[in-house]
Amino acid sequence: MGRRTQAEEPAAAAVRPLRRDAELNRHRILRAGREVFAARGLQATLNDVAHHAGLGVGTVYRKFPDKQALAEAVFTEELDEIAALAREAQSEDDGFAALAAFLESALGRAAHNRGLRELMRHGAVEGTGLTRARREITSHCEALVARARSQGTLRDGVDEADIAPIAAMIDAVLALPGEHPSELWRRYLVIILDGLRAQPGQTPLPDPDSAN
Amino acid sequence: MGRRTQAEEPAAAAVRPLRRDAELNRHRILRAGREVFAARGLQATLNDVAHHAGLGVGTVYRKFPDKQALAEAVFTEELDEIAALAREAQSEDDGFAALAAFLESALGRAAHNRGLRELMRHGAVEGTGLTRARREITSHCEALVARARSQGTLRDGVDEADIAPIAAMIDAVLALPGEHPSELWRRYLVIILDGLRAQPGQTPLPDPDSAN
DNA sequence: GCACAACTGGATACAGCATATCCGCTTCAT
DNA sequence: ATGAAGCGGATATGCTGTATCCAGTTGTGC
Repeated sequence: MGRRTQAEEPAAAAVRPLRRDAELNRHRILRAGREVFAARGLQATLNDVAHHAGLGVGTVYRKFPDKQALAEAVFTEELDEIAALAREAQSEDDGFAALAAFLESALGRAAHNRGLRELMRHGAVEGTGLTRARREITSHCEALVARARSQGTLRDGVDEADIAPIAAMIDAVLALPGEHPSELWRRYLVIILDGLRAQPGQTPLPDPDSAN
Repeated sequence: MGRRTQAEEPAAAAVRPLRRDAELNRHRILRAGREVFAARGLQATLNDVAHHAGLGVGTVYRKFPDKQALAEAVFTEELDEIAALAREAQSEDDGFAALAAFLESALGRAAHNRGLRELMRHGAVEGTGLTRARREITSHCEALVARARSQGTLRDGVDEADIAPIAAMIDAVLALPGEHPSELWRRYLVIILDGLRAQPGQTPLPDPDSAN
């Protein structure tokens, strides 16, 4: 495969600017994708998206070859927004509070976004943009955990790797039957955070990979 | 011909005793159902079960009209076993310890049983036997929570209705990608239990149905 | 205002999958 | 021995999501 700079295209496709209406439709699709994936989850059909956008299926398939492609575009945006929440949370002085604030805000997003939760769960949709955003979030998490630990407010043995399972647990509450959006998850986040706080005379945490 | 295992049916279809081989196959199917549902979850096919039992599909469909029926039979047994675990846990003197012991043992079961977890999650398969067993478990939970509360070791505001979400949360850890069976869930159960224990100066728990 | 390329819509072909049936053959019980 | 009970598993059926195709429409440059 020959490496080709950009502008000139002998065989490859030139990046011709979209016609104005086509560009508009692209936005419509993206927005519809956000809404539909948020409401119905990743298993929503591109047909669903098209209908929601008020467009034909063909139009959607023209812009995004398959669901994967659309999902990648949509969720890259959303993950970036969550990374921004993490950045904001850093401004909190108390390390534990910062971590708590991040979890609250990020999970607050997830609460209204079923697709995002499914993405968190299965890590499906391995797009380039996604892994980048994901990595960014991970590094913020590391920083938050490290700071809380250095301030001694985090329970001994708690680790950056605990964040994902915690998110998964809250996700499970969100996924519980019952009409949405419910705020029940906050209750359990409080419980978990209290279990995460350093306390005198705490039981040591079981090793992540103990073979009991 | 005097052999009559159970009461004779007057009006309805007489429950003719199964031929010996048929009875044996019935057991095989039940056992295969347990194993297959545990390993592959509720979405396993009756064809899967049949194959696992070393029988033809037709045989399975003869004994159980559909997946629902088999699942009901299988999981009624399993839920009864969990009810038994709850009963055992009651023997623990300390109320909080009893509750903790129940959660540990019951979730230990779930850890190796994907079908059971899916059942817990969606409450699907509404069979008569199931709702009975479920009710039994619920009432044990109520007793366990009540006792812990009366001994003052349970955090203020914690309630029998919290058990299901807690189970759901641990379930989420169990469902996390990674090779199974993992014992990671124990780590988070410890965290949650510590958040559930009464502690001086604890934040009050958010109301289950606060509309924040 | 024309002509043509770009774009659109949505009916529909396609593929994969779980469910459940059917019926010729085998095995049990008497 | 014989007929009823039971068995096997290929296969019909129906459903769902994916993606294509092309006749018709619309935007754009001349």
